[in-house]
Amino acid sequence: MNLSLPDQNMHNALQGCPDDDKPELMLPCFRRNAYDEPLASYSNGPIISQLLRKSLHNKRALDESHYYLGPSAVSSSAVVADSSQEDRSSVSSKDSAADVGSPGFHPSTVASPEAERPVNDHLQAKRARVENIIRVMAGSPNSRLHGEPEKGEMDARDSRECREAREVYRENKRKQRLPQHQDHNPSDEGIENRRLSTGGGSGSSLDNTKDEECHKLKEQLQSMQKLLRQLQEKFLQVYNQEDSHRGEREDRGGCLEHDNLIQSKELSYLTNGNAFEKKPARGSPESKDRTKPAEGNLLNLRETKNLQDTLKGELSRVVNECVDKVFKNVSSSGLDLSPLRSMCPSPDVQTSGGAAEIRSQQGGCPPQEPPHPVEPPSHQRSLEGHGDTDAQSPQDQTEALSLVVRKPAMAPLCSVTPTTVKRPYPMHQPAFQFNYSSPLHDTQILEHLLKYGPHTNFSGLSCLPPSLERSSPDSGELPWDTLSMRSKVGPGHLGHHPRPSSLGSVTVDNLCLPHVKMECSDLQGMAERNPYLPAVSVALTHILHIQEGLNPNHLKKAKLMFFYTRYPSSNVLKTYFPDVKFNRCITSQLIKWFSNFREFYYIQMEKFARQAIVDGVNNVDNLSVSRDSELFRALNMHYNKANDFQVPDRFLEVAEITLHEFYNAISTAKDSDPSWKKAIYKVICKLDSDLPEEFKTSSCL
DNA sequence: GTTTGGCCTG
DNA sequence: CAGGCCAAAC
Repeated sequence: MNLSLPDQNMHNALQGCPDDDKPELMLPCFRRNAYDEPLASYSNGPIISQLLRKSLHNKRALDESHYYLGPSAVSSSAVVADSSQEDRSSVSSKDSAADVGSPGFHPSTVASPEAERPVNDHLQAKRARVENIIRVMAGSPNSRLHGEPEKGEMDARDSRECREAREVYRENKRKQRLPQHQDHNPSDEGIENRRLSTGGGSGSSLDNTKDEECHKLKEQLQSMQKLLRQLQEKFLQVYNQEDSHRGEREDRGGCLEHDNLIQSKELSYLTNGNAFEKKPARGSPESKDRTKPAEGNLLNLRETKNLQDTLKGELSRVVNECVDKVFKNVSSSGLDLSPLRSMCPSPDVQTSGGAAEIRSQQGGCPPQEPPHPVEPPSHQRSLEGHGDTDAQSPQDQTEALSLVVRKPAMAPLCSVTPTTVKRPYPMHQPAFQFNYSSPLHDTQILEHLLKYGPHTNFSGLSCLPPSLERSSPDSGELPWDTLSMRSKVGPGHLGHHPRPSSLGSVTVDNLCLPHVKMECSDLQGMAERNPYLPAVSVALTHILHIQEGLNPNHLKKAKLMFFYTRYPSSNVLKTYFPDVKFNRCITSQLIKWFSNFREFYYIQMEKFARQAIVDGVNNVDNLSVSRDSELFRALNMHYNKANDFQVPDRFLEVAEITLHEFYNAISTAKDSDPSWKKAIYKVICKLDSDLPEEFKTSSCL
């Protein structure tokens, strides 16, 4: 059963994820339907688990609420998506857009196709959505936030509500006559059962801290609610003001519809409102009463945007703060984070909030995906929306691809560096500066993930030019999925690595880009320690622009590093290439690079030593290496072609020593020994010097 | 068994 | 620069 139907995006995040065949790489919630999620572990997990789980639960409930909205309250495209994709377990989301006008589209499942929808319906829909926002924001007496049930009670309640919601959902689905072919997936359930059995709590030893934590969390949540209420009031205020302006910009409503839907979801999720509150079905007296078709209720576009931005910013800030605090508490108290696995937010959260995040992160600084020199047929299939499950699955491509990833010409490495490495986030987002000089800690990353990660709204972090923001003026001219995709992949990235619009409506699924591999040492280690983290690391890969492949910039950097170290250990390499997602292959490649560097280096040394002997140099002291030396020029040309790097004097010394070693060996006929170089290597490998710190923080010196 | 370095080849 | 191969070191 696919209960995330209102969210076509996330569904396809699952279906279209290239890592589909690697479930362990995905957030657990990506793989399972919401209601099959194990709930038993709830009672035993730490407070943070309960808190976030509640969010998940409420969000999940919110998803349900969309069914109650009826077509009038959900954007038509979303409805189309609901009805169209439900029938296909692995069909591209592009179909959702195409279905609107396609012969195969079933009009009975929706009120009417977008193109034929009367203007009045349009206005009704918009009004209903705004109503929905307010309604959800208003919360409900049943909201969990209003009372913290006992833990034991919570289990039963969760299960009960879960079942009830499922029943209501099914009933409602029948009412809407929506096709329902995926409401139960035994295999998924099997996965769930297994997860259930392993997702048990670990907080028995933490009971003493729970009450305290619980109290703190309650306070934080209450303050959050308070802030949200204030926001709600603001919203209502503006809404009432703008109600008189309604109907003016109906022709621009397409984008707003989506935005409102997204916003509605975000707000609803954040407010933990009465997600299960039944919305009047389209055509019901209540909804008719509320919708005045003739006048419509579109908000002024600009002010809507302002309001939208304000709300999003405020909400993001509040939630971020709260989560940050919570996480700090959890981190400082040493609580086990593993139960996070059982509370990963609903996919919708990632779709709504994550959309902006990924767009923001990737917009101005496109990540570097390794190009696929040979586009396999499976990729074509993926373009059809079946997901990149074959050739792009991480472990399938470890060695087949070109190991040096060329970046798109429009994103020269050096110009990208400030945003990709030195400044993973735009200037106006200083909150998280990735400190490459120090080892990453799980909590550090998790905290960031929770703070700015895929579940929060990154709208404020965008490095996109304003014209590409979600609320860009031209957004209304584009289908939502197109806009979403374009923003998501960035202005230049789209051309470089075109993605079908079928996947464009997907947001977080792009976290499952083919180059994401779980062999990464650090992140994988984290993932092993924390079952929740595989997906986190996937997200992190993108957020931090960690790339799996090595690009020419890395090569350049490695060459410059060679001036300092001829025999770097793999650990050193990992330390000094923090933006590289290391796996065995990458490590080997880097080591191979240095091996090649050495090869060239020693070849030059031998060559010049022999030349010196031929030239009649009879004393090694007459052999020196200076910056004017031909030997140095040759080396510099090889390792520092652009000559934009000041080669350290130490390298000249080492080069001279090496030259002397070769000269001595050759002049003493040691070169007759097949392994005569080994002695020289032994000497040279001890002459490595420490790398400057700058190498840690920049991939483009 | 894996990692690493070196050599050879393309 | 990468791949293959081999050997030494861990």
